[in-house]
Amino acid sequence: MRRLPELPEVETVRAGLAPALTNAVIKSVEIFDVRSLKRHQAGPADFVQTLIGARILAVVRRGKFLWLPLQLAGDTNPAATSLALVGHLGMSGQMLLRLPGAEPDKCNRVTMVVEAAGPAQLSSGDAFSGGGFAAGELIEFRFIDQRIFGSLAIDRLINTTDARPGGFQAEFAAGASLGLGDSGSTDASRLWWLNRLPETAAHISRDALDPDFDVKALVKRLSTKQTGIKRALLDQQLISGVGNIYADEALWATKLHYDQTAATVSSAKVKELFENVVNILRAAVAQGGTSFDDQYKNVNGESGYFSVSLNAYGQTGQPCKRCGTHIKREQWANRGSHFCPRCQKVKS
DNA sequence: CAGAGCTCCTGAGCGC
DNA sequence: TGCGCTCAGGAGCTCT
Repeated sequence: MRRLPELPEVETVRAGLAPALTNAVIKSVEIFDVRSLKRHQAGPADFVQTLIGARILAVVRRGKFLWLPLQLAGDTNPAATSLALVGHLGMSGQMLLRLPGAEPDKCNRVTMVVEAAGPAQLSSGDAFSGGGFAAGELIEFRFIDQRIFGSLAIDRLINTTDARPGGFQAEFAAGASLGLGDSGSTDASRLWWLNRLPETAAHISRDALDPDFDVKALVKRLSTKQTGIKRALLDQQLISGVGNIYADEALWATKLHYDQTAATVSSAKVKELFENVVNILRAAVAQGGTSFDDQYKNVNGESGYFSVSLNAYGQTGQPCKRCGTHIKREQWANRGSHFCPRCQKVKS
């Protein structure tokens, strides 16, 4: 089954891109469909012009948003410029790495050719190997998107309100605690982007796997929400990274009906729901990491996921793994909701 | 302001 | 074989 990109899929993409793209320099950009740049306000020409010659400093993620902090061509103070290439996969987006001359991909909307930094240009503090690419080797980064719900855009990075990392970047996830936050050090100035995030993603909550996620705040906010618990779970401003698939899975695991009013769910139950979200996302991320071999040169966001078993989503008519009742699918908010009619009932 | 609903989009899959 | 219909939903926007 083809998986829609939720947090684990986006994390798989991030982990695959990071070794190859970190410190790589953008050599050329080709736009095949301008609709994929709809979030870039300044237009396609500006998009291309800004990116040419820029160095990609990292590959960072919060929820389903990915961004690449940039050092523009000739810019000696990227901390002041503070721009990033922001990507969202929407419903059907993919980010693939190809060698130049590779077969064309269907629905290829944007291609960037980058020059790999290779291991030699990375400082000793970096965990990257260069992604298997030699310094100077050219790589094609392809943005594929059938339904064009996803997008690429250049956006300003702004400071996080809590001075904590703006998103997840494996190698620097514990950067601050490693002393990299020291303001005079070379590393600190290199990591100017660490505690920033794109303006267009600043309104979304930290994601469920973020160590700085505030569970107490979630419990408090849900306690007054008059909307269904699933709608709340999909609200990226309350908790980010969860989409329709993992929402159904987490609700099944917690025995909650999708339309149960959020405010009527007890604090204990909300905490249980959050723990289930975390466990399900972690398991999916782990599965995505199993096919690591292919990821350097074939980042496709689908690797490994076929092996993750689902208990609710897409299981219409199948027996519930707890009680044997047939899983039901109901039309809900322009989507489908899968649940066990016996285990998951609305409680008043 | 909060919450519900609408809209963007197109290939795959299916029925006739 | 070929045509036309239906389905999938993330997130931002627009209503009420």
